Amino acid sequence: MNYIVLDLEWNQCPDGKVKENKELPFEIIEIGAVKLDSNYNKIGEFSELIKPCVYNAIHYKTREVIKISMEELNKCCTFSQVCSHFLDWCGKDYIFATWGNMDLMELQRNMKYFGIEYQFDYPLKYYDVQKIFSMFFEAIKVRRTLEYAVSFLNISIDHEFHKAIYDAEYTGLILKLLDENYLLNNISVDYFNPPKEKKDEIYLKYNEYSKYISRQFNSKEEAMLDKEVISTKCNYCNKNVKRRIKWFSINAKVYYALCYCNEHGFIKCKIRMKKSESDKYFVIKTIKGISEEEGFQIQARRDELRKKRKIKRKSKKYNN
DNA sequence: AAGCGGTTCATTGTAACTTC
DNA sequence: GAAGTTACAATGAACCGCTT
Repeated sequence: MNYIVLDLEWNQCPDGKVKENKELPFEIIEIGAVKLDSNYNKIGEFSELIKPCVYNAIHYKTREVIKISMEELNKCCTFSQVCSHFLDWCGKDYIFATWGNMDLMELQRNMKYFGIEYQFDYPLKYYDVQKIFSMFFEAIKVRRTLEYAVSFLNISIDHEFHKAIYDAEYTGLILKLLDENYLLNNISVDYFNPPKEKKDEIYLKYNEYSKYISRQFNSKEEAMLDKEVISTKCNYCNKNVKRRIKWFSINAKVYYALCYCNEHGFIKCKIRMKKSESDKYFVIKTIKGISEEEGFQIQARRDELRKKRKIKRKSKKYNN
C-alpha cells in the first residue's frame, strides 16, 4: 500500500461571499502530491497548476499566501483534465495523507462540481498528519501550521511554503517521523459522503476508543431519537452499558454521556452533530474508556453548566 | 386555572485557532 | 475573507412542581 501525500491550493470569490458560486466556494488551482511506498520512500511526485473556470481573479487574502498570477494559471489545463491525470497517477492501492482535514473535502467538492466520476474507497480513510503530529509530539489538541511542524522537527527548509508540491513533500517527511502504530490508531475518516442508509453506517475500533458514524437524518431531534445513535456500548467488551449521566448538550453540536461498565470502568461517550452537503444531520459518536477522575470531571462539568445557568436566571430576575 | 420558581434544552453569538 | 474546528457565553422557549 502506497501513501499519496496530497496538498491543494485553492482560490475563492474575489468579490465576497454574496457573489460566490454556492456550489463551489473554493476553486482548486493547484494539485501537488508525493507518492511514498510502505517504507515511506519517495517513489513519485505530481505537480500541476490548474486553469480556473469559476473565479477569474485571485482573492486578495489568498494572494497574500499563494504567490501566483492569473496569467500563469490561464496557460494550464482545466481541473477536469488535471484531476484525471492525478487520479491516474495515484494508481490503485493507496491511502491519502494530508496536512489538516480540508483537502480531501475540497477535492471531492470540486470533483462533484465538475462532474468527475471516481469511486474512492468507502469509507474513505486517510491520515491527518497535522492532527497526529500534535498528538504524538505535543500531546495536545491544538492545530499547528506546517511551518511550525517543519522547524519543530528540524527538517531543513529548502523550498518556499504554499507551493502544493513542496507542502506535500514536507508533509511526507513529517509522516515518516511519526510512529507507525500511533498512525494506524489515529486514522481519520472523510465526511464528505456520510452514510446514506443504515447499512452504510461506519463502525471503527481503535486501541483507545471506538467511533461510529451514523446515517443522515432530517433533524437533530430525529438523530437523537435513534436507538443506535444514543446507544452506549463499552468499547472493550461491546456490551451495552448503563448511563450514569444521561446525554446532555454543552452546545448545539456536542453531547456527552457518562457510562459505567462493571468490567472496564468509566466510559465517556461523545456525540458530535454534523451537517452534510445536502443539509441533513449525521452524528459522529466516540466512546472511550476513562479514569474515575475523568468521570467525575464530566459530572462536574454538567453541574457547572447547571450552576452557571442558575446564576444567570437569578441575576436576570433581579435586574428586571 | 393562574402564577411563580427552578430546570432543561436548543439556538445564536463570540473568540481563537487552522486551511487557502 | 471564507471555510473548518473547539470552547464558552448569552438568550429564550418549554417544561415540571408547587402555591394561590
